[in-house]
Amino acid sequence: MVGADILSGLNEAQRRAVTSQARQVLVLAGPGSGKTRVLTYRIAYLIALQGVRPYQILAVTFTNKAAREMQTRVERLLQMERLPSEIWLGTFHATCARMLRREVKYLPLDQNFVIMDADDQLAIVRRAIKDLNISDKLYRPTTVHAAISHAKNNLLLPKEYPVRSYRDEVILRIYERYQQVLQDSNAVDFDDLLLWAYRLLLENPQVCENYQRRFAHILVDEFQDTNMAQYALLRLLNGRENSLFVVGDEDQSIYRWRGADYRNVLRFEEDYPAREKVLLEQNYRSTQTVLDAARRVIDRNPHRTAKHLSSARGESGERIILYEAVDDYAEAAYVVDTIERLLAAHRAKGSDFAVMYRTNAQSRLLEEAFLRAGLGYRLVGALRFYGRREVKDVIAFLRLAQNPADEISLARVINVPPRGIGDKTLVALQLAARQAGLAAGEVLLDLGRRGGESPFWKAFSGRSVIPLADFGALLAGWHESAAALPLPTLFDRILVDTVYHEYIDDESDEGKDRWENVQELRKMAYDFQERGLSAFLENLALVSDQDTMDRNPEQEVPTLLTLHAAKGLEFKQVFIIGLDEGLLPHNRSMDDPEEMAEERRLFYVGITRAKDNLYLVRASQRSSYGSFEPTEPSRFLEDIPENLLQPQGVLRSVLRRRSPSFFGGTQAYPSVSRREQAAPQAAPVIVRRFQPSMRVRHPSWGEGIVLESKVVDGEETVDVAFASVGFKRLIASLAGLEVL
DNA sequence: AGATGAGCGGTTTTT
DNA sequence: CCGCTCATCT
Repeated sequence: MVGADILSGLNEAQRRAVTSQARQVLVLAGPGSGKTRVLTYRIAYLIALQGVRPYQILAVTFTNKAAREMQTRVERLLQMERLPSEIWLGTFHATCARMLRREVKYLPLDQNFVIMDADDQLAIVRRAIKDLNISDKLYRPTTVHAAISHAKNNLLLPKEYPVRSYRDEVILRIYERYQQVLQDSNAVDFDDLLLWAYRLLLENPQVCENYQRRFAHILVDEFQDTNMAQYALLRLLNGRENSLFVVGDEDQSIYRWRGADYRNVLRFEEDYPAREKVLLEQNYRSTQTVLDAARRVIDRNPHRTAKHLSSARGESGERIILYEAVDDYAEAAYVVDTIERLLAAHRAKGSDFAVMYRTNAQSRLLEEAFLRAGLGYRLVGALRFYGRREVKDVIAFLRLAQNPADEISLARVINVPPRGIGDKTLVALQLAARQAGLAAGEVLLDLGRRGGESPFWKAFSGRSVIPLADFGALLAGWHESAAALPLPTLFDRILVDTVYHEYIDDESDEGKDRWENVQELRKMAYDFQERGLSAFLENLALVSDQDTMDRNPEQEVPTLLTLHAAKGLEFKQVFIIGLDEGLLPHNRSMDDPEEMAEERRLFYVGITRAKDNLYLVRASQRSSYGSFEPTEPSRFLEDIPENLLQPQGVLRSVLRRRSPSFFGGTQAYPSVSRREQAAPQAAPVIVRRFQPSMRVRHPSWGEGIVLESKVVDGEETVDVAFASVGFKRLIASLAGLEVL
């Protein structure tokens, strides 16, 4: 039996949070302070010790991964095989979808409505822009979509959309058309899930009250990432009797550009003055050195509750290594060299390492360096399974089977594989449909079922109606069997009917790969055969690539990922590269203090991922758009005190701003860790490999001639004249020079 | 329908 | 500079 000892695994602050009886609880949890622990223990505590029924609990997260993790951890705590499904534990979006399906009678939607993902949303914007005869050069679909999404996140329906310029007026018209396309397609987009749920509760007080009464306890993860819609929804759900328990960290809010507003934390405090506030400052992840550096960086941000993270590990740990490479090639080489060296010395294993960067483009040079070294790696966020054409095609077929009104899916696959339905025919179909007040898919169904008997038959010129009727017949067959056939059977039938295998698999490696992706999707469909087509589609819409990626077996290799993707993860050895002005902080954030503050938080998130060692790396020149440009060290580096840093390599520009004693590196600071003394990073005796007039080859600059070689700061430094780029000064150990 | 070249944009991307 | 999208041609 699970007893009161459930609380013994918590520190004092955690226990105070978990057992709080306050109506509103705000837990500000520093990185590595047991945020998930508090949430899971709270749920377990409520169920096991407070007699709360799972039915009365709503717990929301931002990612499926977080939801899954919370679920399994609660199950383990309660020693349950499986948490009862009456508990609502899921992402904001999945929770809203669940609510909307239950209450669909209050909404202008059919029970089988579909959820449009980001790609679909863009396709709808394109379609709306086209329908309205607006220039997509002046009104870029991505920009317009961002405006619409932003409006929805702020709960603004078209009729409330603020128009302050002609441009706004045009965007409003696109927004209106966009919503019309969604409604005609019996669909909602991601943002609508929140927006509709909010309107549902706002406009139907009795529905709202039902949920308020039901959910005695509402728990929210990553509260700093909520947007206006989510916050408003939570406020509605928190009625007179029930409790709202939110956990977050303003300092880790890095999704402002997606509508997240960390000021919801401040708002929460204002809206609920009686809230209990708990700070979690005991850190179980990093060394004190890492935490001190992180704190110095983040303390410069305003509007936050300052936290004093202290390490529970009882050791200050090793210094943070600061390295300045001559250029971005050398930067990548340094990272790979260092990893190789630590692996060779058995001081770490592959999966201990993570290399983090601001932009995805930075992964390219890293990948090349890993490849050159013959070292495996795992790239996060690159492989977009659901972004693959073949996967999207098959999903579109399935969506049509479920909901033939889905205009976007229809437009996507009506001519896939090519069946002679061109643009003209499609426009004619859409026109005929609009005149009849039907969806294009419904006209197709009729053509398919009744053939020449259909009133639509004569609406098409010549033989163009034949492929339409043929496809309509297929669609009718799928639609009728969508509910009856087992999902895998339907899946296979669609593939057979469309001759899809032959279409995508041309026997090339790529073709085989594409077919494998379809097979992978089929496997997932198989897993869903109990729950059926609509559950499968819902899952596909609400599950991201990030989630599927974790299905792959963990390999013992370093991970390459953006700082955004790193949130929530931890690694023993962390490299953060590209610490240059313009990259981190990014150029685009320079003229807005709020954006700059977010860049700082991004760096903070990166730093606090490190358990044991942190390496901060920059390049003094960087190849951008072809030519090399000199760079300035990131302003964030200035905030890290020297006594936490261990300079390595040359560090020209970083050090120029610091005291002269810093040039001494190791010697200037006697309190270097044991490990550092035992294994000096630079070879003690420098043997020069190069001599003047030697012919050499650089991995990117090609052939050159050595002009001079000398030892500078314990590194062999070579001057080389390259045929391609002229004179360069290189660090021999990093440049990857090959003697010819 | 598929190939080819011009032209443009190049931050992050939980659902 | 490179890679992608889109328009235009065949």
